[in-house]
Amino acid sequence: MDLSLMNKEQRKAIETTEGPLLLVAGAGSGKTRVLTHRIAYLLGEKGVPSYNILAITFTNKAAGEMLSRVNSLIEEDAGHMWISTFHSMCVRILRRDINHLGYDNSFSILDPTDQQSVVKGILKKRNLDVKQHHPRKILNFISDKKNQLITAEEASKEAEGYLDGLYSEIYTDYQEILYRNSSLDFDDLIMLTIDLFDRNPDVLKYYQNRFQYVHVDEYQDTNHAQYQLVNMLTAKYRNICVVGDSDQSIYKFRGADITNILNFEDDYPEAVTIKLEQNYRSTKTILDAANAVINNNSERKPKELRTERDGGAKIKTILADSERAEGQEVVRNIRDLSRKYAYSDIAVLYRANSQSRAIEDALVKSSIPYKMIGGMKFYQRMEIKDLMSYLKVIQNPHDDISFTRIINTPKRGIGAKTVDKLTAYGGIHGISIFEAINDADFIGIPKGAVTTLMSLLDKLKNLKEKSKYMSVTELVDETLYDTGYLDALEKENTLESRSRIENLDEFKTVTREFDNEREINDELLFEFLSEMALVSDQDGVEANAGVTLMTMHASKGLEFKVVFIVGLEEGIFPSQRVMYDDDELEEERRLMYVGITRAEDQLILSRADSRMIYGKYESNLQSRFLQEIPDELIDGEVIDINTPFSRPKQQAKSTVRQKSRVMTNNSGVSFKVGDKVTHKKFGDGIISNIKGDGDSKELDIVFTSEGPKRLLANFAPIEKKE
DNA sequence: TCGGTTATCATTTTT
DNA sequence: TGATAACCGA
Repeated sequence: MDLSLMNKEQRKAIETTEGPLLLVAGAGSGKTRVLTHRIAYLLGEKGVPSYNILAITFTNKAAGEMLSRVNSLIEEDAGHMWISTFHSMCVRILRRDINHLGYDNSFSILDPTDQQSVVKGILKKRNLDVKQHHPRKILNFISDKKNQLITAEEASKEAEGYLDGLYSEIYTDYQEILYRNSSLDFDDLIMLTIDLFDRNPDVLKYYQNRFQYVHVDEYQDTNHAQYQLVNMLTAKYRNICVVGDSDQSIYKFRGADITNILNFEDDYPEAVTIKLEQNYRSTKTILDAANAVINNNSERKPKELRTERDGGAKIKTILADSERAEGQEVVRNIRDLSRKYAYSDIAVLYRANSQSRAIEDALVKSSIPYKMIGGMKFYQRMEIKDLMSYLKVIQNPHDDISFTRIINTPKRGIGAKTVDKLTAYGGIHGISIFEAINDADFIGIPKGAVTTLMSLLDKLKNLKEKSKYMSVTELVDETLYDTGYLDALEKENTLESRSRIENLDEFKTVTREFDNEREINDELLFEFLSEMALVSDQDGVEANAGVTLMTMHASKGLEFKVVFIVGLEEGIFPSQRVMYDDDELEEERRLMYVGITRAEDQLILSRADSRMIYGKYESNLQSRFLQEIPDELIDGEVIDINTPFSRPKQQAKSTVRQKSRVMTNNSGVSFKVGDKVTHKKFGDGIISNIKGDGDSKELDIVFTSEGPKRLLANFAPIEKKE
């Protein structure tokens, strides 16, 4: 194999095939290239059989890309190699052997919406207020526990305090419901695989012997459960190669544990560590900015990216009046750039999906093609979820979660009362709703409803038969037709219903693609559903024309010639919630680092003086991350603000400034962001933000001794200093 | 049971 | 502001 184009470190990484290897791979350092070549080297030069190789990536897209790149490097067939995400790997393992744990092998996989409805159901049953106990919070709790490999039983035992105890009980209920529905959530996939290995050493041994060479990409984003799983798999041969960059760890909120990568050398004392610091992506200007920003993090191993692309265009900044103006300004710049670059070379990145609207609006008005990743996701649209629920019920009739979704969709006169009765009856007798319908006559369900239900049951049974010899696409057509779903939409004949029909058609391009790849067999539907449950939005990033809009999280692993980062304001990015927590702020800064390092040629940073949030205007100071970039890297006038909370210098655009200078009734004083104030109780502080107006006007004040507080401007006992 | 209206509440980030 | 849950009247 020709490794002459590799640098010294890369070559060493490829050739170090035995024993544990830690690859510290900075952004743009060609780690995918190294990984693919390493696998090809194992196959070609070392003669390792392809079935002995496992590579785990973060997204399906990354997996697909890696597979095709490996294939282009080697002659022989790499067909038996596993290159997949943690989750699809676990589905594959569990599908074979989960019956050892008492689950049905044809389990379904819950998506987040399904999880929510399960939790909501539990809350309702326990007469708990959804507003007091947010399902999302509870699901976070459950997910945290599962990532720590703590079972419901253990959680209940260890629980301290009321909330902990309650949530643990809900966790128990939740797990029971999932078990009864033979459903697993994302975290179960990992946790139960470990459980399977624990209880069945033979199964573990099989996979240990099979995967003698294990690779894990984005190792900094693994959580404890994933860490455990990898360690189990590699315990015998210890040929484990992990790749990661602690500076790009941005998923702590989801349980990612950065110490997994930081402690790798302790876990494997014989490990070889190789640092890839040569960047092949960005200009020096961009890298200097990235390095300058990330250097403000105290909790990091020193590392400095180098590039041979000297100089490059300076970083441009945009200061707009409002988020609307920001969108227009971004689009104006995109138009200018489009003389030199294709639209697909350009990306606009933001902190939160809600920021996309202003950009989208401006793009639509200029008829510039664009594609948005995330946001209102295709697979979360009602019609797609409905169809998926039908398919899930056809595949697994005991899936009550999906069945309750479609039992009255389209409307067929089955109301909440009927569903309640069926659920209650099913609960008592330990049977699913599907089975409970057979006894519908005896449980006080109106005759009309019984007839409808029986006919629905018939249709579903028929479809299940059909699923055994039909392609998924054909089955989708049959389902939409037989159940009257399509008919109902056609009758509605509104703009919306027509767009729903279009989306369903669009869905069929997905099924067609799936069908083309395989032969018809009676497991087809199951395979399809398993695969679908694990696709992410990132997987939808295609190389077709158009500007790409997405969050910085979604941008990890991608690169663009030109990158815009918008909304660089305190309270937006860094987000309000993390601004005063050092750890979280560092994670936020890493996110900025990820954003900056996506850019190859040109970086454009933008912010708005004031923007609409919850229907109110708010103005924020410029982001501290902007200030962390050295002035000499920035093109044009630099807005000089020395500390995050000092007062911005007057700009030429004074009309805008006025918006943030809100008058208050408080002794006739006007407060503005950056003002120093004294509070009777809290002492000295600085105003960091102003929200609302009139009586509900609020001041965010950071007090020297008390930290951040939010106070009502008209009523708080504060005085302006100086 | 259903459709329309009003009230209320919230924004990170996602395999 | 915009989504959605609760509510109400037919």
